[in-house]
Amino acid sequence: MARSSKIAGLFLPLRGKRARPRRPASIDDNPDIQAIWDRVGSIPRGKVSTYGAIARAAGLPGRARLAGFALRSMPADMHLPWHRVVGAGGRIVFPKSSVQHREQARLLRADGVPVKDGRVDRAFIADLEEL
DNA sequence: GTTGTGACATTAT
DNA sequence: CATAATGCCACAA
Repeated sequence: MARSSKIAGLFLPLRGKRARPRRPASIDDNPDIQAIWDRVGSIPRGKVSTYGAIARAAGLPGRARLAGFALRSMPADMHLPWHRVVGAGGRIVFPKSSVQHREQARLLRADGVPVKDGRVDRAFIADLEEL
């Protein structure tokens, strides 16, 4: 019937817009960012996690960079343990000369996590997947 | 619209 | 060990 082509149009009422959910106006309303912040807060003292693992645990596989963005844009008064997030393999991502690097290392050691040569031993990386 | 950048990860060489 | 190539995507310019 000639009807079918007309019906096909009914399945695309928004004409292809909104293939992906629209990004919220503010990061405070962004559920992805919220999920990441939430995961960061769940890292126990004495352990660390990685950007990729955090993203995965937040239901955002393959979006490690978003974890980085979430931390960078995290309000200071949120008091989340940002220092417990390291790069893949337990490596501190900040340049060794940077203040942030030193600060992260300091905070980690205060947590009882040894940092040698800008790195945390694998044994201290929390298994968020199984948590 | 496009382009460049980045608190990254993974895989390949 | 290092470097490159991709994938990823929010954001600023």
